[in-house]
Order: sequence, then C-alpha cells, then structure tokens
Amino acid sequence: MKKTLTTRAADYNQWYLDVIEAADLAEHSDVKGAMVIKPYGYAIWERMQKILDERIKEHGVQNAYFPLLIPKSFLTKEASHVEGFAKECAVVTHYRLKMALDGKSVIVDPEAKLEEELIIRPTSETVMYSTFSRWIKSWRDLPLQINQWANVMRWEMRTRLFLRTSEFLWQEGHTAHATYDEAEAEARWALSMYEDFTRDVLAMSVVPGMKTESEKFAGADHTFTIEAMMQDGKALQAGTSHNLGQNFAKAFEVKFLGKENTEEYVYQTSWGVSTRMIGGLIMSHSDDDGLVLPPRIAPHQVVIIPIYKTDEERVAVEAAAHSIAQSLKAETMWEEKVRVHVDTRDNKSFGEKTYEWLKKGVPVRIEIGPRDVANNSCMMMRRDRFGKNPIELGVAVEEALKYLILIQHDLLEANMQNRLTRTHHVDSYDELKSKIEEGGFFLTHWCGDNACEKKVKEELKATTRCIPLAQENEEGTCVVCSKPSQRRVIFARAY
RNA sequence: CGGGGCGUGGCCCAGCGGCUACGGCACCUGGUUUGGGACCAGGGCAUCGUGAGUUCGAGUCUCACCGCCCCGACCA
Repeated sequence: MKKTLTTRAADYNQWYLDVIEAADLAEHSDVKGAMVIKPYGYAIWERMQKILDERIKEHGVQNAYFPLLIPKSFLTKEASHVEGFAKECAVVTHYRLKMALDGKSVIVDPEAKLEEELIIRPTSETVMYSTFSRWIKSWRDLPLQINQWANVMRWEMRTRLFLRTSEFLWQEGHTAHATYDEAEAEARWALSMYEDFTRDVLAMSVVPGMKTESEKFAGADHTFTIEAMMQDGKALQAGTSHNLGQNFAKAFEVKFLGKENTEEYVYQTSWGVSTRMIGGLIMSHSDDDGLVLPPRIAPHQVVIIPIYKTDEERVAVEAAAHSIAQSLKAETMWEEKVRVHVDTRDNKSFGEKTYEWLKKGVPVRIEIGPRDVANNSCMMMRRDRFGKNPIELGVAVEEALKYLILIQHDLLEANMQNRLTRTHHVDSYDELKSKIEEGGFFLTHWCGDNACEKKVKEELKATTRCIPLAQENEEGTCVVCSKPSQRRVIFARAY
C-alpha cells in the first residue's frame, strides 16, 4: 500500500513544492527565476552526472568546456535557431561598472558599452560549432564527439523549481559526422542511452519518440524525445536528442575533406538532459510524506537509526548498527558500493531522525534499539511501503540488498502502470476533448498539419508530445480534420 | 505582459484606527528525555516591503512604487 496524493492541478503543484521543501532539495533564490539547489538536491544531481558521464564516455565522447558568453552574431547565423531562441536570452551590453555621483551606489558605466552585445548561452550549438569549424579538417577528424557539463540561461516568462528555471545545469553532447546515417545513428544512440538511464536508474518508464515539426528543436532536422508521465497524468519531456543535419554545418562552415578529396559539410547531432530530470524524478515517485527515491539514484540507500536510553545501551546499539553498516558498505550493487549512513546524532530524537530520512526519500531505513539487540534483530522499513519488518541481524545485510532491488523494481513497475493505464487510443475529437481533463497520454491519428496541432493546443491546452518510435503503420483519419493518417501521435497536457 | 493573492523577528503567522505589536517553529543557556516530529524553566532576536498622504494618533485607511507566490501566454 502506498499513500495516495491529490491530483487536482493546483494541489499537485503545491504538493510538488512541499516535497521539495520537506526533502530540503532546493529553494527560490533572491534572483528572479533562478533557484538555489541545496546540498541534498545537488547530491542527487551528482549521482545523475556520475552515471550519465560514465555512459557518455564509454561511447567515445570526450568532455570539454566552451564559453558562457556568445557573440550576438553567432546566434543569428542559423535562421530557425534565431527564431527559436532570440526572444528568451539574457544580453550583456556593458563590461564595467562605476560609482555613482552620490558615492553610494554603483551604476553601469555608459562609456563601457560593448561594440557587439554578448548573449548568455541558452545552449551552445553556435559557440561550439564555430570552434568545430577550426578543429575539423579531414575525414580522419570525424566523428568528433564532445560533451559539456554546464549551466545555461533561458529567460523564461514563468519558472518552476527544477522543471523550468531561468538558469539550469545540464549536459549537452555535440557531435559531427561524415554521413547523415552516422549522425542519425548517433542521435538514436543518445536517445536510447537516455531511455535506459531513466528506466534503469530513475525507475521512470518513458515513451521514446520523434517531435513534430512545430515542437522540434530550433535548427534541427528532426528531434527525438523521451516523454515521461507524472503521477497527475501530465507529460514531461525528460530528455532530447537532435539530428541537426547540415543546418549548422552550413551556417558555421564546418567542413571536412573527404576520402575522395572533396570538401563536404559535416552532419551533426546534439543531445542533452538537465536538472529538470530531478523535477521529473520527484513527480514520478513521491508521496504525501515526501520524496521517494529509487535506490540507484539515492545519495543514501540505507540509513540506520540507533535507538537508546542509557550510555550503556548506546554503546551496544551503535556497535550493532556500525557492524551492519560495515558489512553493507562492503557489498556492491549495480557496480557501485552500497551507500549506507548511520545516524549517530545525539541532538535529535529518534522520531525526528525517522521523519527526516522519510521525507528525504531514503529507500531503506533500519532501526536498532536495545530490544532488537537483545533479540538479535532489527526493524527494516521500505520507503515505498507501509510497515516495519523485524529482521534477524544475521540476514540483515542480505535482506537490505533484497529490499533495494525490490524497491528499484517496484517503483518502475508502479510508474509504468500509471503510464499504461492512463494511455488511451482515441479516435474522435469529442472523445479527446472529454478525456483530456483527467490527464494522460492520448494516442490519436494526426494528419501532420500544424493547423490541427494548433487547434488542439488552443482549445484543449494539449500539445503533441511525440510520434512514438515503436508503432506499426496503421490507416486512420486525423482526429481534428479527418484527413488520412498512417500513424498515431501522443497528445497530452504537459509541464 | 494580462488575471488573482500576499508582504509583520531566521521561518509560519495574529492584528482590522488607540497605550509596551500576539503566538508557534527555529535559535541560545540549564535540566529532564529518546521504540514514529520530546518536555520544563529562563533568554536573545522587529527600521511592520519602500515612499508619500489622510488623521490628535497608521502595522491597520488612501495612492504610488518595489518584491514574492498562484493561474495564463513562452519553453527542456
């Protein structure tokens, strides 16, 4: 049994903020639209970074770092990229401040105006590719596979902790290839890497698919996405990868000399996931008591809380606690050491510690008190279930490991069930209209015309999330205009 | 940028024209506690968002400004 949570939109939003606060993950900063990621929230980000970074490097991609500031002219080189990003960028216009006449305040020195304004990167295609054009000379330089861990800034009108902040942290991969097919394979590799990661590590079951023309990345040939479903039935784009074709190569003169001594433009990809993933993780698994973390991403997988009254009891109980911790720490799960913490703080009561780790989503909690030591046992709790389970000390390590696997599995199962039961095949506009309010993914036929997408967006506040990759061709008619269609698209309300 | 709501110790908030701005959480000191958010006693902490106005008197009424939150438009 798991506690239910409220699903009315307003309540769900509040619930989401409450979880973030209770788990001490992040808060609004004094800077408009920006968030402060607190140590525990950042620890989760570091876990994501570590695992993703390993997988990216395994694939042959190297990490590098490029400038934060982009000359304005760079952004204007690729026509559709300009349209997509120009309106939401922060601009640097001056390079110096000076004291005001009153001697107390500081003003922008009008003398220090930049000849060309600099844009704080909303994404790094342009700076990186202007550099790539110098790095790439021959077919032997390809493929070039570069990844950057960085912050980017998009001046969004409205922000939401983790899901949409003006500044966010991400990983952006950028590659250049000799052929279209190689680039296509790279973009699909990135997508499946993200899909594996969200499923196996974050216990989130996503739908991989292709974005429609109107929803694709500004400047891409086409865009792939993984779409996750939150517990309230709304969609969240959890990661994207783009086949950029030669669009940017032509804009930035990224050319190479081929085997036949002919000059050609490279084919490029870019792909990224951001701190938004943390938002998706929270909304996917948490309950009314706070955060629920899948063991593979949890900073602490097991927390042991000793219970005692006297110093004598404390010594015995903590010895037992540390003994379990030592044995657990020696174990390897998912190719990593098990992460165990013994909470020996003596200024917090037992109850306070229990609630703290509960709210922080620690998958397994173990309590050990004098009674347990006497019985040669302990109490073990799963974060995703109610109830305490008495476990013999001799098998505590074994059981804890079993719990971790079970929790990881069950969270994914629950998440997948939520997605599947709320995914509907819908064949009429009226049906879509009547069901859209309750949330979920709606697989409908769609003719491919932007006008039909627009109508749904304006009337039902739902957008096309993706054209799922795993589907057979199927004859049907567009749910909006009744023109013929060969495949289905997902409509949903989204974050 | 529109629509709604709100600014009072670090946090949550009471006050609804009148004397020294109420309380809880948190914090500090001492003691007792610890099997699901401890208790007692004492203590420290406030230019009531900013500015102007009305008034004998403003946290309270009026206006302007600033900031924050929620709902839209925009988006990963």
